[in-house]
Amino acid sequence: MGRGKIEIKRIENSTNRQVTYSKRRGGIMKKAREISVLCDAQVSLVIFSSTGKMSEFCSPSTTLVKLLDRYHKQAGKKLWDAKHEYLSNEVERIKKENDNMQIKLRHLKGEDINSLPLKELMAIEEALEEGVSGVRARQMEALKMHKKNGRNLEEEQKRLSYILHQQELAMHGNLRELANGFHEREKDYQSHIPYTFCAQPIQPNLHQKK
Amino acid sequence: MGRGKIEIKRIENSTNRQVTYSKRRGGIMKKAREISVLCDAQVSLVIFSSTGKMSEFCSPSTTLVKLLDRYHKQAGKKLWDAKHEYLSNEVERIKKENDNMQIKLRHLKGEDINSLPLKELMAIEEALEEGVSGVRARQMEALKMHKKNGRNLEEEQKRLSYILHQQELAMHGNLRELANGFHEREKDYQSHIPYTFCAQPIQPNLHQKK
DNA sequence: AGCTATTCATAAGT
DNA sequence: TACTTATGAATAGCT
Repeated sequence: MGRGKIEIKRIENSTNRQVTYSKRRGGIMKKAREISVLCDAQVSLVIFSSTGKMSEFCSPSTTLVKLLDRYHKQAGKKLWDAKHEYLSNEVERIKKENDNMQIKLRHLKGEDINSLPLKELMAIEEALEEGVSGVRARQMEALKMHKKNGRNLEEEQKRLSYILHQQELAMHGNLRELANGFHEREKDYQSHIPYTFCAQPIQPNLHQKK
Repeated sequence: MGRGKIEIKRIENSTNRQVTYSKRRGGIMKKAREISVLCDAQVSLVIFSSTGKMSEFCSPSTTLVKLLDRYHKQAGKKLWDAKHEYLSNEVERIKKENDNMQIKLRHLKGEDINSLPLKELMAIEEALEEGVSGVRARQMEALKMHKKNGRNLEEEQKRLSYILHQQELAMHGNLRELANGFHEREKDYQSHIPYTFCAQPIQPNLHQKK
């Protein structure tokens, strides 16, 4: 149904897949609703898209829990227990993974290594050496960056204090002129002030925000 | 789609309802399979007919349990009892622990450290240093032990070759004595052989096994 | 269950 | 993303 027949296999183009998913999800949801109404059936439909978004339909006469309870009884498959077992196994599995990592961490910290064969000790040493060199390299980089920032800051401060100084000079100049009664050409004073008089925002594009 | 449009409401004629159910059930199951394949989606579809017969579809890539687990997380609805919740939380907790360790391990290996502040880098470096010194100390110990064992082995070999030598001498003595017809005090020969003649097992307590 | 006229769903195009 | 349309699919009513 559509401008051409399509093979039922994964749609590789992700845009097309997404579009088709949207359409068909709508379609199947409608079908689910229709069969539940027409035939007085209890329907549960849960879909996860490949992007992880969930959609569900459940007959209005029931709930997913009730329906699954019924499933539980009827299918003989013990969802609860299976779920339970699955989780238990999962806990077990992850705990083991955890322990292994714990051990590795200890080894890297030089703990619990008394019973290790020389070969493994050497492997650990090598890993540590690599780690040290990596971390040192990064430290140097960070230090360099820090120094550079420090220099920038210093320069900025120098610049600011220069501006301040100039402003003070200008201010005194103004005052003197004011005291001397030179009021009439007030406007032009600004234009005589060198460019650096005009305080620049430290972050020049701050005012552009919004 | 059919010989006429139908209103979406319960089909009162039970035969018709049954027939429509059969047809539509097939249709929706097919749709479920198709969307799961075409769009790489995970689908669970459970239907109970009005007569109580159950049908289900579940994407081949998953199981109802897994899918419901995901539903549980995503929908926030509690489908399970306290035990399950406890186990789920446990899994979650341990996974987090796992991740943290994973990160620590990476850091110790000098990976993923670009965004770390200098302070942490230094802490990691210190840990690595300690690890290296611990591992090296252990290596020295192992090496010493190994050398000592080597020395022991050397001594054992010397001892064994000495015994062999003595035995050969004794043998030759025996032969000579045999050739000379000294058979009558056979038993006493053993007692004349020095202690070291009696070959000792290299592992002295091997014979105690079982 | 099988058939077919019809309606529906939707793939591709816009 | 939403709308349009030609086309294949689903299916209601009949046998």
